Amino acid sequence: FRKRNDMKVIFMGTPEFALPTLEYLIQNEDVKAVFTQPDKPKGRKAVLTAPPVKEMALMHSIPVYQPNTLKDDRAEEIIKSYNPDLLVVIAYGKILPQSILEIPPFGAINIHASLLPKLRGAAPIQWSIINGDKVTGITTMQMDKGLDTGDILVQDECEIKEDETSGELHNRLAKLGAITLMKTLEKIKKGTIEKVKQDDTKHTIAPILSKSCSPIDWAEPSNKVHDKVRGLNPWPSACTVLCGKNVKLHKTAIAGETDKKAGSVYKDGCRIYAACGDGRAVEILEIQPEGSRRMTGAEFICGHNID
RNA sequence: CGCGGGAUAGAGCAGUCCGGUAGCUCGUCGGGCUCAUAACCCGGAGGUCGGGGGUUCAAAUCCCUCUCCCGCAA
Repeated sequence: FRKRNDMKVIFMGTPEFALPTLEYLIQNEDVKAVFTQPDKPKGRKAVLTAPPVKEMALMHSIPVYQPNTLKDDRAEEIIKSYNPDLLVVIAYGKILPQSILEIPPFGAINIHASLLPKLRGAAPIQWSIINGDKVTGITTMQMDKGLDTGDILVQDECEIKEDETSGELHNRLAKLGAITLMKTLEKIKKGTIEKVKQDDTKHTIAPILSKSCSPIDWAEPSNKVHDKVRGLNPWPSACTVLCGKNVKLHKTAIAGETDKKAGSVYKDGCRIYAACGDGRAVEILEIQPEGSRRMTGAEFICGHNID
């Protein structure tokens, strides 16, 4: 009972972020095959785990391919064998060679979680928050061989909430991604799509995050500290040293002015604060000491001598 | 066999090295004080010290083992 204007799509994606989009495509287009990263060891036990996209594809009996590289003839042959109209790529984690981009008549469309040309790269959601942006969004683009440099097809804006974490924004943008793709496909089918070149002079980058991004610099102003804490939540988490232990800071709030030295930690009643570089403090709402569970600031105070 | 930290009252922790009455802060309950406070004072309840085995006159503590939690690394 396929609709007449279904497109034959090959989907490429890996993490949870790609799921709403994949789900949309499965329900509305003809997803012939899915490419995703190979299974990888996860967790302390290093259990081999399938990427979320693979799980969803298998549930719908869609063929799954997990090549280590796309830069050989095999991947190209597989893709050609499905004779696709379009490639849809979202958070796949591999570079697509030009030869593959050229296979489908409609080329490859990428869904990127920023308002390009801002925040090209692997971690646009986190960096939008770390940078203190008020607005971000989803961009669909016609992929070219550069990294997030293709022509812009459709953009949807998304407001970043005051205390929103990367995890929360991630979930909202994942859903928006499906909607923006939907708009894009409608326009392509109607032939009304417009391709807009990116203004390269305005581009910024959002490099992949790692644990080395975690330590907090208390000389920074309180709003930058707060943005960093929520931007690095849930991963890799902001961290600092407190009571001789490494601690992760999961949640903070910008508090009032203080005359304490930047970096000093003090309590007031059952609340705990850390002074920042601009003479203001952040309240520590959620903290996790090394080797221990996540807890509220009030809980942390109970067993630790602050002051 | 990747490395490491941890499990003690409702919560967060100390005590373990060196075996000998179960502690601290917070909460809770009762009372007091105050115009007032996430304040202060007095008093009480609440724990088979993660499970099992062993050593010992005696184990939270030493030995063996199991389960679960967390950090790092991938």
